[in-house]
Amino acid sequence: MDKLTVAQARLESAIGKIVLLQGWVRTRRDSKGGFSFLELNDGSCQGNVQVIAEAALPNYESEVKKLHTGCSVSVEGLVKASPAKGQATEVPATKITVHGWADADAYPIQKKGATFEFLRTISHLRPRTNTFGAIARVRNCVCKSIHDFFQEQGFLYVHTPIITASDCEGAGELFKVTTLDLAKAPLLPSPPGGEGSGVRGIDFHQDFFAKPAFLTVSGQLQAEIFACALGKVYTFGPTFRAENSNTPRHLAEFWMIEPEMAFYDLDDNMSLAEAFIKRIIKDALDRCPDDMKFFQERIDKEILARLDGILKSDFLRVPYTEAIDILQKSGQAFEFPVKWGMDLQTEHERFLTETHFKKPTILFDYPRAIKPFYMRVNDDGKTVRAMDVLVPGVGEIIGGSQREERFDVLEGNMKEKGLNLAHYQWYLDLRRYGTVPHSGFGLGLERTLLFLTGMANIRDVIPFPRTPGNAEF
RNA sequence: UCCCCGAUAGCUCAAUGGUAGAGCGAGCGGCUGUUAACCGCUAGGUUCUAGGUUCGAGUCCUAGUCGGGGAGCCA
Repeated sequence: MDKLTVAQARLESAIGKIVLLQGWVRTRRDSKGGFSFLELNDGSCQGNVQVIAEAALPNYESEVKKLHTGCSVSVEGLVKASPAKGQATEVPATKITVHGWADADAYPIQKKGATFEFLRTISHLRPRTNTFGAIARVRNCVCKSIHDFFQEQGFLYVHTPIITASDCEGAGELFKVTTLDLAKAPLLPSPPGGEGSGVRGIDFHQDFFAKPAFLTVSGQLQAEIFACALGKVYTFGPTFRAENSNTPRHLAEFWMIEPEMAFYDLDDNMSLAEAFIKRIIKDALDRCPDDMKFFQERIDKEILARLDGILKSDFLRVPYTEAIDILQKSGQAFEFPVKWGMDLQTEHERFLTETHFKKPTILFDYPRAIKPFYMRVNDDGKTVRAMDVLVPGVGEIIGGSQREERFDVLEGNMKEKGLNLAHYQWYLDLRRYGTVPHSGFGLGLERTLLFLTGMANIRDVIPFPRTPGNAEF
């Protein structure tokens, strides 16, 4: 007897085998003939195996007829071709063992219509639904695809720290990491001048790391250290933002991929980003065809056409200045008027990629004033070698840049932005000793999944979403 | 954080200020291979919480909690 997954048992090649199947009952249908059909799922694929439970089974009346959604069972039987439509194989059971009941009155998941909002309140049970099973499998596929893509090209996977003492680049609010008892936090001595002359801050010298520490908002600066030693590297790990954002596109804890490459200029960076996105799409379509078909049929009727369109098109590369020109001449009534020097709003980005160009678009050479200190300054002195990759349906999916490799220019940028140079000497050392032109970008895993699956809310493409006011499960 | 909307049976939703309902799910019965099976019957409610207006509140008012959409921030 072979122990098969549901995915294996659904294949015609399984016909003739005596098998053991184990999983959860999705539905039971009683036939007019006095026997029952069980739909069995074990998470190995989107589809179920149809199990035939004859009345002759010793526990037919006592147990089988009481099975319903959520019960766990083992089934033994001979796989045969199914005479009816809907499945290639089916398994007439010779034995059915019930492992766990699921009280139908209390079990919250049923055959029909639950909203994603409701399922979010039962995150411990929602992986048992079609949609969340499909998301889990596609998410897994994307993660493998990311590693495959970089490993095949000789990138090194680098683990950058999750706890960091550098409030790098001011990329959003940080979560503080401390072992201090906040109710009894040690205070700094009163400043000179006596009582009331100043604020008595918390004395972080007495904290675990002897200084304020945070959860990382980006592994980029540390990735640069390794790129400037080993060539091509990437990070892939959790990232934290303490921003009070309540939107379908933001999480307090999410996963980010950040490649960083020595001797790559911005054009190389763009080419890599384009190939990377296409590879993820292609792998998802090739390796998860049933799940992708499910998203097409049940979640977003245009998802396959949109992904196919992205695979077939060359990404446009448009300078920021030209994009501003296009927006100003578009005749569109934007809520935020367009003028050179401003950061583009969501409405502008979506107009460009969805209405005007109708294809993935990479905008580059943004105004220096609205971008971080580490981006390479162009010869015009007004713009930097930044890039944003915009895709129809989602908007910005990648942000990246060529990094400033010239010591003097970088130091000047840091002073201009008011950074404390003492905290960044190690970063400046990368330019002080053997500096190289280099580039990189960041891609949010969950945003990628949104655009891949057509799901509308980022809280539904991560197993356990963390958002303001919610850290359940 | 700001603006708008919502909360009624296990789930999805109805209900002019006047007796709280339906579909699905569940239980029981029926039906000779079903595919979100089908047919009949039954059970199932602190209408989010706390106040208020009213003869009377699911419905109107105030505050709060939770959720959704949009904006900002960003990935």
